[in-house]
Amino acid sequence: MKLEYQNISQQIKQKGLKITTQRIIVLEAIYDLGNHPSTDEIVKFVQEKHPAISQGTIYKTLDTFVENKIIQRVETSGGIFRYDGITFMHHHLHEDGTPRIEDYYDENLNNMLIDYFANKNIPGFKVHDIKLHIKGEFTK
Amino acid sequence: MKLEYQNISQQIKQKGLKITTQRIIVLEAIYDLGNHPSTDEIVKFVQEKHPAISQGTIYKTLDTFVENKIIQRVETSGGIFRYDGITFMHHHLHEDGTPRIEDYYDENLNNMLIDYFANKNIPGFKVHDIKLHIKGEFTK
DNA sequence: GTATGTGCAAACTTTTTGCACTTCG
DNA sequence: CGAAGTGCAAAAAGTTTGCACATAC
Repeated sequence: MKLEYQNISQQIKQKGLKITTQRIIVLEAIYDLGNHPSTDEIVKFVQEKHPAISQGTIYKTLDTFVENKIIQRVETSGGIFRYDGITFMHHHLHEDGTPRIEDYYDENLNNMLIDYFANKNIPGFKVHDIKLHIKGEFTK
Repeated sequence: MKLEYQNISQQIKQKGLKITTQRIIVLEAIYDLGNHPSTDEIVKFVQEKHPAISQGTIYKTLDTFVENKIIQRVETSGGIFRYDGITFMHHHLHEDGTPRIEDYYDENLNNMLIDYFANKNIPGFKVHDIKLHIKGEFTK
């Protein structure tokens, strides 16, 4: 699945944030890196081409993007931050004992879950989003 | 839902690990603390009653327990380790923007998911376990 | 012009490590 | 007794912060 992200500045502008070179480059990096990059991977990728962009700025930029829901933090058991530029409903395959995470898209599954929770009320909780963490091992 | 954990030593022994006072106390702490404690919470809880047990030992003990599947690390977006003593199939309610995580037990949901993935093959991936991360907000 | 964002470097938090000593089985 | 586990303290890894300067709008 290919991500459409024509207008990076648009995404930033829509949230009422100022459009800066640093923000464009960081957001682009996340889309380019794809596979749920860690902060460290993003910093290295950005600084390879733009060594003047400081690590502090990248950290702050990532926080800002998460707060404004331009990207999401990936939920891992690893104790470090990883990011995901895809904000529509999808799931994650997590390999046991390794940091590998792949996206899993499944419309039927989504519909099944949406149906199920449309009828099922969880007392004391209002559902915003559902993500499956499917754990196992990659065979290739 | 109440957890049955009569025999803590048994759990440790069954994995071929040596039974030490420290291990018993750490595992007991996780069960007592319940709600997906962080490493820090475990360290504080343990050291309140047993100040001689060092933080390094607690970290190593937690690693050992995770490796031996006596406990699991909780997948969070928080960048710190949190633990779960419940190893049978269950799901988590994650509150947006807070560290609150509650367990969610649902037999029908489990069966639905097991059925679905029994028939659905994910190419290149062998499923071991499935956990829903249900994100939203607590209304109480 | 002013609110917002950036760069730098130091501080802080959390986790890992190495090694001598101790304990379980 | 020997392999496995513990305590201590230092180091490493990852993240946050404060403040002077720069920039978007």
